[in-house]
Amino acid sequence: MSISDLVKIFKALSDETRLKLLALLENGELCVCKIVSILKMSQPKVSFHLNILKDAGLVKMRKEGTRIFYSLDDSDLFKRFLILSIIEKIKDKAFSSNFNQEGGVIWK
Amino acid sequence: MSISDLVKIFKALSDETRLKLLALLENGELCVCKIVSILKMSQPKVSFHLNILKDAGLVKMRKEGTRIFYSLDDSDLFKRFLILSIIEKIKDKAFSSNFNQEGGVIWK
DNA sequence: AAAAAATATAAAAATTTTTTGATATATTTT
DNA sequence: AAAATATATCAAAAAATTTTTATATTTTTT
Repeated sequence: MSISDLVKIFKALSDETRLKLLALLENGELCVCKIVSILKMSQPKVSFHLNILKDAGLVKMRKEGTRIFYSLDDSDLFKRFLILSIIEKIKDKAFSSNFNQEGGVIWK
Repeated sequence: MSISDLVKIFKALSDETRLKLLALLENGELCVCKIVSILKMSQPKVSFHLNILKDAGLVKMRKEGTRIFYSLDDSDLFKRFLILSIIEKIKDKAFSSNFNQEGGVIWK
C-alpha cells in the first residue's frame, strides 16, 4: 500500500456523508435507490460519494437487473479495522435505530 | 467522539504532507525549523499542516524559548492505532533512512 | 417498441482546502 | 536597544472537492 493509496483511503473517510454511508451498510448490501430514500439525498450525490468509497476500496458493488447493490469491502485487514472503528464510533450517535415516518434515518 | 471529530481526524490524515509529518515525528519531537529543513518546505506551509494535525489531536506542541517542538499525541487509543498504522505503512517507502547531503529526506 | 425505473456521468456553480508571499509576534543574542 | 531567529497569522491566489441540474445508458415492464 503506497502513500497515495493511504491518502486516498483517508480522503474517502474525511466526509460526513461517506461515513454515514459506511455505517448504513453495516448490516449488508443496499441498492442506491434505497440509500437515496433513507438518507434523503439526491441520487447523483449518493452515486458520487459511493464512487469515492469504491475507488478507495472501501465498498464494492454488485449489479442485479437495473439495480446496483453496494456493500462494505473489508477484505483488507486495515480497511476492515477502519470501517469497524467508524461504525462503532458513530452508530449510536448517527442512528440509534431511529427512523422517521418515511423510513428516513434520524441522525443526531 | 462525534462524527465531526472523526471527520476532522480523517481530514487531517488525508494529505500526503501531513502523513509525512507524522512519520517524521516517529522518533520523537522536532522543532518547526528542523522539520522545514528536512522536508524542504516553506515554513508557513509546515506550520499550516502542523496546525491541522494539532487541531485533530494527532500531535501536540511544547514551547521552549523561541522554538516550538511538535510530537505525536497518541494518548487516545484509536489515534495511536492510526498513527502506528500510518508509520508502519509508509516508513519504508517514505524514508528508508535515506537523507541527502543537506540532511533532507529522500522520499520514494 | 415504447415507457418506466435505476443509476451513472458530465458540465457548471459553489464551497473548501492548500499554497504563497508578506507581515506580525515573541524570544534570544549581540 | 537593536538585530537575529523561530514561528504564527493573514490575505490573496490557486487548486481541489462537492453540489446541483441535466442528460445518457441500461434493464425491465407494459
